[in-house]
Amino acid sequence: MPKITLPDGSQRDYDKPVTVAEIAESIGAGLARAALAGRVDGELVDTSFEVNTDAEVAIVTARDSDGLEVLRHSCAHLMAQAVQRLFPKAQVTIGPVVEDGFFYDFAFERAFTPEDLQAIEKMMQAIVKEDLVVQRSIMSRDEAVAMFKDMGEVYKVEIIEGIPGDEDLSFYRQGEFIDLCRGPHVPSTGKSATFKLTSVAGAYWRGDSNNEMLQRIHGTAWGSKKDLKLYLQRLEEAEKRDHRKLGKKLDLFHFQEEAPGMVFWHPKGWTIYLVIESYMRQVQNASHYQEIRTPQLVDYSLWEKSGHAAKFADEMFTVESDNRLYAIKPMNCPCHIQVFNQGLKSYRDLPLRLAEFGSCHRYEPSGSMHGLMRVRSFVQDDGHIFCTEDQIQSEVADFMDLLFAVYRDFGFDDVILRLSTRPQKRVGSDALWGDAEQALKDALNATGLPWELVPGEGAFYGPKIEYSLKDCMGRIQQCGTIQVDFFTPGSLGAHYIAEDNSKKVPVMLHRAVLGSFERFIGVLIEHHAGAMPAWLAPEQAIILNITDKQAKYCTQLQESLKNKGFRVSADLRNEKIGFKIREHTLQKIPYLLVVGDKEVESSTVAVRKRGGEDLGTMTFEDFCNHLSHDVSHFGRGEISAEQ
RNA sequence: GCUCGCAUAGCUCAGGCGGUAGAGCGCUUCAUUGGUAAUGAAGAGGUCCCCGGUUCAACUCCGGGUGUGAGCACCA
Repeated sequence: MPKITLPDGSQRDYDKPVTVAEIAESIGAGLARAALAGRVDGELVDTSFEVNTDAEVAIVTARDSDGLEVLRHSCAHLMAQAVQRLFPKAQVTIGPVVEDGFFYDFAFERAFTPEDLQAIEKMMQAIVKEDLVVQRSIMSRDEAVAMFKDMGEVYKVEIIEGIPGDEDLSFYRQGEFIDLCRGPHVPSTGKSATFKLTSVAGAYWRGDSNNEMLQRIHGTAWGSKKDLKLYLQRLEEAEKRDHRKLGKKLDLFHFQEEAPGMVFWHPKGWTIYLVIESYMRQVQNASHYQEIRTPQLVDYSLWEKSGHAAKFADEMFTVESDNRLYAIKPMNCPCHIQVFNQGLKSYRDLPLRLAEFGSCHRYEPSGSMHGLMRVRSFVQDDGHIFCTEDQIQSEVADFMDLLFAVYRDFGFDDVILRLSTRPQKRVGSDALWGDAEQALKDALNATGLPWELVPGEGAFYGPKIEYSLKDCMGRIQQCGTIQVDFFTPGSLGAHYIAEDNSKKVPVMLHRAVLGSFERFIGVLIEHHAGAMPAWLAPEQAIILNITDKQAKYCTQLQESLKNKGFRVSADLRNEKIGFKIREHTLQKIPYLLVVGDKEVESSTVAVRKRGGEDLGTMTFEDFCNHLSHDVSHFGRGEISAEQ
């Protein structure tokens, strides 16, 4: 007779096997109603699951993340059922849970329209009202194949045929709809009430671009109306922060048809860029990098030698001149090796760290471009460290220290670490790969931070670590990287004389902290909602006069502040002060300096922060100190609540 | 690159079952010199993305292209 232990430690005895639903019922009617699934000895199960031995049981509701996941998965089934009721010819494929929601891929003769989505949503509501019982059943593989063949569901047949052996498969039925699924699912369709279909778009069958394209309908589902509303608000907020919109509104940059995927930086956007560049230059100098500059156009033969042409020929821009073919460089490393190759190098020269703010062009697929985040022309804070195998670990460790310090200065405390290891197609011995992977693992472990292993995703020449930032919306943006390369230096003839007088090929570490300036600035804009911290703001302060009478004082003040190295403008237009305040607040300028007769008389300024906070009047000196103090703190620990 | 949308004034967007277009903001001019998120009035401003086709007539319909958005695929 089962003795059930509940999460709070209390125990209940039952005189016969009980289902999860019955356990919930015995605790309370409210819980029984809310029960979506159960967790029995750690395993997620349906509420119909029968417990016949002593077990730890938790009732899963929409309040916990497990419950939400079950709810979303069931919502995907609900949507598939609705689609098949409305469009019997539509075939079902897969329908997993994703962050905040779910999707289901269908094969259908025509595209679903937004009107179709509305109809589907309505049908889903109807099925919720019907409150169909969701029943689990087991079928053999052959039975299942026969059933789906009979239904004309060729994709399901393909899925099942791909499942090895003769293991039994579980199915979930609700009314006339049945789907292959591991489960668990909600006990009845009446449990999934709060959802919204959000979009329809193409998606390749099995994620392979050689396959036919299916139609993916995305939806979001929540445990309560309130949560759904919060989610939709979050989407709105993300849209407001979209760097493409803010870039236009704040006059930072633009794109135009004649140069797809290439940025026209405006004065304000370029100011941000330059501030970041000079900051990085200073950081790199302090970390013993030597900055260099290499050509944009390099004979194609170099890219053939380096191995890039073989792999990326389609993604390289080329230029023909004087019967020679050049590639516009897609990366900087081959050029850096040319610099390394000048003069004979000794082991005493290693590690040699070369850095370049290298401008690169890549022909990115048209569909992948996205504002500043993915462009065809970009600049990397690129660097290559030439070293011995023994030096890999300490160089990687030093780099990580530098990277974390930089990220902190930019206000990013949440960094996600991923190690990508040997891919199937690779160069170099397994022993070499083993050592390199171990060196990276050791460096990761030394941080004490959690990291993720991504097997098989390394570059063909070596393993890599990628560093992603989590912005204030929780979105993950890959920026930094360090990659171990055993191959390229040798292929381009790099060597040094070792202690034993032998000729050896150096290991090269490719590394970048920000990645591309373009992308990084895009991330910053969205993270700060355009309200850049003072050290990055293109205009740090603006002086506003009340009437013409103070114009001269304002101009003098502006000059004095400029001479101190601040980025300050003045708005002396014949407008009311309220109008000016509004306009420059919307332009997200950190400090608004109001000057009227009172300020002129007392040689002061009235300081207002962009958030609306009044700092009162202060002297020129006091304001300089205040701004200097703000600037010197970079963006550390900043939470950009200001709009 | 693939699927489906979208492209109208500097910006944000209306609009017409085919008869060359409109708002708000911005811009210019005039009045106003006003103390912390929008002063008032007048005016200027458009090859309705590009190239073809249908038509008496195309910004509107059809075909192609380019750019762009969402998603997929890709990302040295």
